[in-house]
Amino acid sequence: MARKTGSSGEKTARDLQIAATKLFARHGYAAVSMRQIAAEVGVQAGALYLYTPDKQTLLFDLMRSHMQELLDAWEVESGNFSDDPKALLEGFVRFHIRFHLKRVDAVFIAYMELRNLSDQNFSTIANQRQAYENCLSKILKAGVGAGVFDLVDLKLATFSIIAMLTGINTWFRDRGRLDSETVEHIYLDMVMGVVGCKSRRRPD
Amino acid sequence: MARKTGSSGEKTARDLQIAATKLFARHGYAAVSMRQIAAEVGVQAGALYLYTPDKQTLLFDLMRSHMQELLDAWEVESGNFSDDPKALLEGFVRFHIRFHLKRVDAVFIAYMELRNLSDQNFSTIANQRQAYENCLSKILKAGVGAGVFDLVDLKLATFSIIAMLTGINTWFRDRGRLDSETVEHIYLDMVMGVVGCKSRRRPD
DNA sequence: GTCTATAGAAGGATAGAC
DNA sequence: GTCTATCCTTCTATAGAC
Repeated sequence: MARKTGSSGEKTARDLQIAATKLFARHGYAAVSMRQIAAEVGVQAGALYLYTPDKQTLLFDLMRSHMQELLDAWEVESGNFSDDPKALLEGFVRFHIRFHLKRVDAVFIAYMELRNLSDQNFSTIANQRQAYENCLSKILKAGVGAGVFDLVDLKLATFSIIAMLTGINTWFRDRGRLDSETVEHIYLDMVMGVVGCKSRRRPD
Repeated sequence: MARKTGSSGEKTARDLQIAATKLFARHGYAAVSMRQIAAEVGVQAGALYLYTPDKQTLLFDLMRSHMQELLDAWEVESGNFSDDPKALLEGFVRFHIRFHLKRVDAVFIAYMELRNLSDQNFSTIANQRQAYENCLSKILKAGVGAGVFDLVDLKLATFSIIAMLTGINTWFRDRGRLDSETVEHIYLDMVMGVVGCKSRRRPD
């Protein structure tokens, strides 16, 4: 039987992740103090150092685990689709929107706090980010090869699509004008336009 | 005749703008100290307060003047085009890319430091930003009205296009694989795809 | 596992000499 | 217009009691 002599360490560790994610996203890494985080967790500042060696590592761990979850989730999700590039791209777009809208704070941090990482930590995150971009590039490349996509530049199309999809996070609000499903549909249409695969006009 | 008793105030004022822009972009507003800025300018920290009442106002002035220059520049530039929505959109895309690539640091700040503005300052910048988005929305609306653009949602298309164009700033490097003119061409192609006006495929 | 207390450094901003 | 000096606050991180 597990030892539980009054300790609440695991819960505190979880609470720390949650509090730090929320506060870093809201105010920025540099603007948030360990005391603020501690107050949000409900402990004193000193107690945080049982769970992280320092503030920098706290940020890094948040970003790395977020990116890893993203990569793992797509790894699983992509298994649901056939090899058809169009189906894969649709799957990717819907997956990206849904995943990112579910983790607004972590996504925000992953995009905004890169410059606050130490050099070594930065390159780890940059590699994960590139791995994710490669997932999309692979799909686009296959589509161009199969003649169903029409693209001038593979790399720039990758950047464009990820930028426009991730941009959703800056304006989307639950209970807003559009629900998530509608947003997916509209963006899918625009992405298909980017890759030269828009079949709406002159449908014959 | 102007009084110039050994004063270098105007130059220092300019240097302060430049130094703050560079350092805020590089490390983030919250992470940069007034002492660092002063060192970059080449004066002592106290001297900065001759040019700004406080750090917050320094940030706000940078952002506001950047956004105002953007709006003014498009006001001028847009006069160069006829009423043809396609020509206007091409003009906007090329203008946006060129303007933003010329001011990487100021653009970065305008996108990253919104959360470090006081409430009142934030709403000023938010209004300027919306004014800029409206410039694009107007073009898209005219194009839809004229039947040359095919869009599911005007607002989301506006967000998408601005997000993908501004994303260029995160990867573009002078002397990189592509020059600015080529980038403009490639993005123009993708934007035309987004608005359902891509005439490359099945060109008949 | 958490607290209190604190060391030691750095921050924004001001006062007064020059 | 700028400098030096400094006030006062806040920060990260650690030490030791419980």
